[in-house]
Amino acid sequence: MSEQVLEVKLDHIDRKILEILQDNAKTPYSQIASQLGISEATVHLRIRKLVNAGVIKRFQAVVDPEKVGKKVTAIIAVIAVPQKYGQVLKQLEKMPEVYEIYDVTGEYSTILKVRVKSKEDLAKLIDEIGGIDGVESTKTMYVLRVIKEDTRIRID
Amino acid sequence: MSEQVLEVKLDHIDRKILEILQDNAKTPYSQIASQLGISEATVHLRIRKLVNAGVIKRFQAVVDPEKVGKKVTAIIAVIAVPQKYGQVLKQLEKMPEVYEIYDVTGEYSTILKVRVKSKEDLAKLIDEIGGIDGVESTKTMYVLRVIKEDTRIRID
DNA sequence: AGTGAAAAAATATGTAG
DNA sequence: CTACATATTTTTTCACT
Repeated sequence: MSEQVLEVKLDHIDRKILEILQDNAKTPYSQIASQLGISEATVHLRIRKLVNAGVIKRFQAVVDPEKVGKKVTAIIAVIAVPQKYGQVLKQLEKMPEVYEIYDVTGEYSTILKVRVKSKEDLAKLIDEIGGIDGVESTKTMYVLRVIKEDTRIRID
Repeated sequence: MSEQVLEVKLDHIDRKILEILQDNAKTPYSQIASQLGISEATVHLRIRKLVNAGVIKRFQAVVDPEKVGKKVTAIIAVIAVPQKYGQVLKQLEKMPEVYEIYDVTGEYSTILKVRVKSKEDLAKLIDEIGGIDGVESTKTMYVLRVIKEDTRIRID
């Protein structure tokens, strides 16, 4: 039932392909091929293998949150009652405004990243989270500036 | 010099296209067209407009960090000396292991998301960050489990 | 595995309504 | 914005090494 992380052997070619496709998923195979000194067919085969192995989870258009009205980002640290932690996570997972949920060590139970339209919506969301049965306290860190936010995994 | 967030007017069609392309950037225009009841040429024009307006920042292969050896994720809360905060951010921004940097309200100056190969590399990274001139303290929250991590922005 | 060439599909362009 | 036709490019397959 749980996600198995199979060890995937990646050679230099695979790694380079991953770098290129993370920067631009629409790079023509012909260009990748000539850049790496292999044939287009091999590029095609390698990419299919990477997708099938789950190394590439999907191809995605990366959207600017601000441009679509998500003006507010916040990090919320949550402390939950240990006995109800599982159900708290289940509730949080269902909330569309909650994009990331990490179970972490330290004084907090979990760290969330949330995105909403406005400060008013953030206030409502914080109330909602605080109201979940099993949530003991929340600490909100409002994001004033995004200094860096890169979803591309470094391959090395 | 600063990033201008131009207000972009998006209608129902644009929003639907964004949803589809965030799920699968390789969806054929023909499929998008028939699904939305518009022509392929229009799909093409709309997507080009969205890219030019910066709503779509890029097309990216989404890679599973674990599958490429990034087994460890951590959230690090940093407190910096106010007078040196700018230069601290500049140093952090240069570090390849630091994927996200948020300037936040509250007791911490900034919140980081970092990814490394191993616990040993995390320890080294924490030392490195703690050693930056202007960093007063760091608090590391080791990620035990990723409950949710979605980079797709909800369009509504 | 990898290749080159052919076939199929998708994207991009242009004209006109 | 759409429809349609066409050109161009890209992806995919296949027989062979």
